[in-house]
Order: sequence, then C-alpha cells, then structure tokens
Amino acid sequence: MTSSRFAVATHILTLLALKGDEPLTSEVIAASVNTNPVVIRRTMAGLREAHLVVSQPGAGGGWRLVGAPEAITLCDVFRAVETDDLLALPPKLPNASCPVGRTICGTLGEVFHEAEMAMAERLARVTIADVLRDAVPQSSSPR
Amino acid sequence: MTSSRFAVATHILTLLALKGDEPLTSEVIAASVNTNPVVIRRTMAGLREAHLVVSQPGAGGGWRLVGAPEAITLCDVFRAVETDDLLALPPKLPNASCPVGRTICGTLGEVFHEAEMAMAERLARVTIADVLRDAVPQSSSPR
DNA sequence: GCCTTTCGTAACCAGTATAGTTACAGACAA
DNA sequence: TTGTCTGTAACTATACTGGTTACGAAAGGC
Repeated sequence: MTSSRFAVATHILTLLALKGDEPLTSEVIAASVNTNPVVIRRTMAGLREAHLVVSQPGAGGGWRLVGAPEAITLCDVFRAVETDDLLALPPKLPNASCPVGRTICGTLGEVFHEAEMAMAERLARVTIADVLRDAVPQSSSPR
Repeated sequence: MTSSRFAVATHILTLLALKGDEPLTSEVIAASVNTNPVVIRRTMAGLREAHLVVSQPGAGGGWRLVGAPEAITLCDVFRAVETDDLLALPPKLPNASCPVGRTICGTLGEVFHEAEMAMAERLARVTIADVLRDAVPQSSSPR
C-alpha cells in the first residue's frame, strides 16, 4: 500500500483548479483535506519541485496552479509525490547458488516495471480537469 | 510500497515448479529465498488458501505446486498474497462542506480501481513458467 | 523600519506494518 | 513411539506515515 500522498495531492490540485488564480493558504487547503497545514506543505514540496504549483510567502500569499487543469494528468501527480516503486523486491538478496535465486530479482524487476508502466498509462488518461468536473459538474462546458 | 510478499511468493512458486513433484520443506525454500522458514510458511498461507499449493505435514512432507506452471499467472499470485489496495485514500474523510472534499473519494476510488486493474492485466500476461524459463533456459522447449 | 502573514523545515510522537525470531502444539510417516 | 514437518501465536527491532509543535525566512502593508 502506498501512502495517501497521491490522493491528497490530487485533492489539493483540484481545489486550486477550482479557485482559479486566487492563491490558497496551507491552512485553507488543510481545512478541505481535513488535516494539518504542515502535512499540506509537505505534500506540496513534491508538487513544487515538479513545477505543478508555485508558492508565495508573506501576506496574501499561498499556492497557485502553474498550468491548465486539462494539462495535468494524474500520472504527473503520481510521479511528483510518489518516489518509491509500488511493487517491492525482497529486503535481502536471494541465495545466488540457486538458479531461481540467481535470476528472480532481474526477472521480477522487469515485470514489476512493466506493470507499473501499465498503471501509469491508465493514470495518464485522467486529468485534474476531469476530477474537477466530478466535483463541480457545471464548471466545464461539454465539448 | 507493497510488502515483499508478492516477490517472495513468486520466487517460491518458481522454485516449486523447478522441482516438479518433489515436495520442498519450508527450510529448503527459506535457504533459497534467504530468510526464515516461518516467513515462508506465513507467505504460503495465502497461496494455500488460493489453492495454488498444497502442504503436507510430517516426515517427507513439504510443499507442492497444485496446477501447471503455465496456468499460474503473476496476477493470481498477487491476488493470493496482497490483500490491500495499492493506492490509498486519505486516512481521514475530507471536509464535506467543500465541493471537492465531498466528491474526491468517490472519484479517486474509481480511478484507483481502474489503474490497479490495468496493472493486474499486465501481471496476468506472465506465468510462473515464464519466470522459470528465465532461471533455467533449457527447462522449456521453444514453441 | 516594524509587524503581520505565510511558507519551509526540523524535530518529535503515536500508531501501524513488516521481517525476523523463538516457541510450541498438532499432524503424519516410518 | 519417535522424528519430521506444518501451523500459529507471541515478541522484537525497524521503518514509515500522519499529526503536531516550534521556529526561521520571505514578503508585503503600514
């Protein structure tokens, strides 16, 4: 199981998309996510590094979305906040004197990578704008 | 990040496939995986419930594969040992008085499920026989 | 320049999960 | 009946997460 950082990050970005250009403080965001402002700032660190949001200290400051909600996919969000692999290899190396132990990590490493790519591709088909449309149906005109 | 149970379970099943009908004890398996026999038995519990292996107590006992290695996919193995969802929703419910907080869990729940299904489909395309072929290339005749 | 607001981050705590280990009861075969 | 296995409970060390407090630094209003 992953941490909930990915879910929290998506929630935040959707909230920022809803508010448009108005900067939101960590405290306001924390009230919607129902957690602590520090937890929000911790999550935002990854999003800022990925250039998905910008932050502004001082009075009247807060967080703003960088790009268009249509241009941010959930895959981008996932990559920004979730650094570890989802599927884990064993903590200790297997016994190299066994033919299976010698090869299993390489084999599984490839398969795991492909499986994670398949998941990422599915996430890439959903954008923050899609998530926002679920929250505020009238927020977007049908194409 | 998941536990390493999935990787360990795949290792074990490949080992059982390599040995054919000869039953392997937890101790022998533990030596190949490089861990403790109890860790092995713990992992096997899920595989036994899923009818992927059978166990036999007593002298000359141990573990044997139930079906053909070609018939066991990594998706089967994953489902047998990994019970939790991979992608997690936040521990505390969001604020229902916010339009995003009200809907985000439902929206993300669907997306997460679809993403996990995409991963499972990829895992279903690999069998224990495939993994074994990586370990012992001559173990299988080319089709 | 000073004061308020806000981010940025370190530090710490509680809860939880995992892997590893010991211990022992129960099942089975020779 | 004895030795060999599985099955499982219990305990430990370790690590990660989320929550919290605290405080420094940046920015803007007065």
